[in-house]
Amino acid sequence: MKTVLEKILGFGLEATDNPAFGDYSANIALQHGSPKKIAEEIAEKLKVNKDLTNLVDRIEVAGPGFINFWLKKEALLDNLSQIEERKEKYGTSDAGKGKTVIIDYSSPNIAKPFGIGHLRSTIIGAALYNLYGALGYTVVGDNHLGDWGTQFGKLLYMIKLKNVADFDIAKLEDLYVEFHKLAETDSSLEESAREWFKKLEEGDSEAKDIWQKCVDASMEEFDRIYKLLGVKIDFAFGESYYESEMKQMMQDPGFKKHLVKGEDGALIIDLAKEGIGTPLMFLKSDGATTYATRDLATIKFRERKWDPDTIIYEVGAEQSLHFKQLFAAARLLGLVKERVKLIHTAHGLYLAPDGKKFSTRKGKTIKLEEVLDEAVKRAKKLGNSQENVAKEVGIGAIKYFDLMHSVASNVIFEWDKIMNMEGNSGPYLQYTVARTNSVLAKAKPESKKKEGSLNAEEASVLRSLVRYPEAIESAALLYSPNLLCNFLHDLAQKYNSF
RNA sequence: GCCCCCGUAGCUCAACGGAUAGAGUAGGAGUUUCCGGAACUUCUGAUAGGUGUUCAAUUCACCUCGGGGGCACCA
Repeated sequence: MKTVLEKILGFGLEATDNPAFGDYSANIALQHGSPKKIAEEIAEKLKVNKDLTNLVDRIEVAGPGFINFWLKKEALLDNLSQIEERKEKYGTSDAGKGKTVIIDYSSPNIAKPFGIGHLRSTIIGAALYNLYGALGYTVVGDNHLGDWGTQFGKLLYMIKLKNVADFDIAKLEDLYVEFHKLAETDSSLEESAREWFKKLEEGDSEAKDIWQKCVDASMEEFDRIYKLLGVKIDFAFGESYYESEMKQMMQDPGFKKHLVKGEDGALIIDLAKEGIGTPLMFLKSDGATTYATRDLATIKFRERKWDPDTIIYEVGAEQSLHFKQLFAAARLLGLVKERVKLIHTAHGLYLAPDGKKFSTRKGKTIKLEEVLDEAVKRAKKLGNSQENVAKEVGIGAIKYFDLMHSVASNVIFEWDKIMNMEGNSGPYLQYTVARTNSVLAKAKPESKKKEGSLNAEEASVLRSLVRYPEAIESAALLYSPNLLCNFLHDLAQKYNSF
């Protein structure tokens, strides 16, 4: 509706948040001297525009010079008919037709349990995936698994040290934690871990075998979690996938010339000219790759395979510097076309109730599966005796809690907050949907309202519905699913009031 | 020390540079025989401090204070 009006008007509108100011409002007159007068002139001209008066029944100048528009009752009812026709397609569009967006999300680390820390990336990433899909973009979801790196050196070292033959993910976590405990008193361990990772990169068959077992054990757990969360990700090219890509890169002379020898013989990419003081570590002094090497190779691969317009990294804010370096290096090396937008969403973290970061190294991670189980248990306690209903409600509460926060802000993890089933929550929305469906099931078709006037509550719901497509669009384009949550909560309130 | 993010009601969170800063929760007062009371109505209550830019600042810039994250061989 907004875009239709804007097209007729030839200038931009904004949705009002106060019904006293109509449905849409224009502020163009405010940018000029004597705005009130100009607004009046514009309004007078608009009042005789037939295209406009078909949709709008009131145009008023208010305040310092806003031009406010009230939609016609017919336009609201018309929109309602459209919703009935298009059903779940309502709100979708082809605005992004022909454009490709890659979303890099979830990306848990192999050999570490799926922690609370991966919830935001998984949930927000999946939401962005759906949002961009709704706008007609070609969307590629890629789970950039942390399945490569020195962490495996650490595990390999421990597995060999303790001669462990069988392991599941819990055992791997124990070994990881134990490694760091030992490393506190013996600094040579870090060195040993790096050696083991080097071996892995060089294709040592024993190292590779153990690595594969770690991957298999972890994937089993991850799949279980994704199933619980109702999240599917198109691809899972983990970091290990980019081995050959990295080797190719290293042989490219155009690429090589940007590499500089750093301290102790490491190869770095100097980004000082790009305004970033910390250089990007490309190869460690022992010649092993780093996270950054693999991410650069990943960009190259994605560019070639999908030719994207945007790559969204749904990764936490603690990696802001890394992505700043990565994006700058990718531009410097010409790995992507000029037009490609590289976005790091930099979501806030789940913090412990004391306001501090959860630390994986000290083994303080909260396992996501425990959180989900607890959520289902609490939902059951509230009277959802059926297992599947309890899952919908409990896990829905967690997902909604995550999505409703603005992406940038930190989230304090407190059971009482996360599992609040009342007010602005997932269950509240679910309840409203159930109630609506129940009403619809009982409503007789012939009682459908065609003529007559709308009361305030009816108009309020209809006005809100008009804005649904706008809510989807802004949530996607601003990488902020919470805007859609805001909208849905507002709509649910209006509906319940009605 | 340097860089980034955050600071809004008692608490948890919203608000493309726009008008009277919205919700939830907690607390007070209510909801007629009907539709799903996990609901609804109503009252109380907030932009950390300062200086700028602007017709207009919670929003932008700079400074101070407070919290979080990060700063080349972890990812």
